[in-house]
Amino acid sequence: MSAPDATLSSFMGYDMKRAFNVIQNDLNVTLQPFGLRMVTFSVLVVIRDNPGLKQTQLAEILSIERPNMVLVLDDLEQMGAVVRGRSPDDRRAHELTVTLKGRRLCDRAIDAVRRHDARLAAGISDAARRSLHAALRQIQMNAGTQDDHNTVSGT
Amino acid sequence: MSAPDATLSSFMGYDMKRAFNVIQNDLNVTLQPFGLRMVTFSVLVVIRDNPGLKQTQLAEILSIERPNMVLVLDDLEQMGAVVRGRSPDDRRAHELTVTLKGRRLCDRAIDAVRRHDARLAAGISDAARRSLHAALRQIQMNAGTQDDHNTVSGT
DNA sequence: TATTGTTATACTCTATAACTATA
DNA sequence: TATAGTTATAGAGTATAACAATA
Repeated sequence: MSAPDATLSSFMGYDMKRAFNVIQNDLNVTLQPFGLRMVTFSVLVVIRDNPGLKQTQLAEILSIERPNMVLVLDDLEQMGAVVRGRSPDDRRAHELTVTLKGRRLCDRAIDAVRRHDARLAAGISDAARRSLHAALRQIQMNAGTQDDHNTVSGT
Repeated sequence: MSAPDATLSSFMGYDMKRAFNVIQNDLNVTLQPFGLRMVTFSVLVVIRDNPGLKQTQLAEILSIERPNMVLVLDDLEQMGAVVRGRSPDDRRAHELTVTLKGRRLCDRAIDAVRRHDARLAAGISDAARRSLHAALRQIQMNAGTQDDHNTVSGT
């Protein structure tokens, strides 16, 4: 007697989607008290770690489209966590930095996410956790290996 | 010198999201020639493996809301892969089955997805693959362990 | 009264084209 | 002309309320 989704369970994408949905829902609950979502959290952390970053660079790092990044930054700027400063070299560009408030928020949110990660990874050995991390990285590296007609273009 | 997203990379959710995006985009390209998306593929497979299933049961199995399942089934029925039959016991319910055409489509799509999986899992040992599978399952089981104030409410 | 499938709807995420101001 | 940030918009995916037919 097998589960009704036994065939699907043999595919990486299926279990990955289900696991990610779990993580995402759970993480959003964790971040809600901070007024953050997964995206705003990620953006906040990257700006804190790379002060002076331009919006285009930030979008590139996180694989977010520029127009969508604008809204995320509006959000973070409105809550006083991030500042869009003018660049001295290029008056088109913004140099992004976190405020003191933003830094504190970032620190507290990171602590919460660490605890969240530990809870969801309960029962997984350290070795298995490293293996998971390595596997997820490898999958990202294997992307774009598709034969041909994939490179979009051929609508 | 560390990557600009080094801090984020230490969180499961981040690498999981990036890996899943890769799989999803790639998989949709793989399924496009069959006229299938990830959802329609999953639904097709589960119906084939569980003939006579009702829509509500199917929705439950795949964690899809009933109203959304209706549209997925419209799609599969329109392409002649699935039939909504009348149930003899309950005239409200539909008994779902795949047509011959649907079965052939399912077989070919599964082969394609198997090859797709193998390509994305290239460079990951069998042991690591089993470990990945187990870890993803464990994460799903650990969900809903959140303390309290999470149940929304406390705006 | 409860349940099955359905409709309508809304909200989030994501993706693209086109504008503006600078370069 | 090209680029940075922006605006508007369109398309998925997902979630909820309410209805008709049936139980």
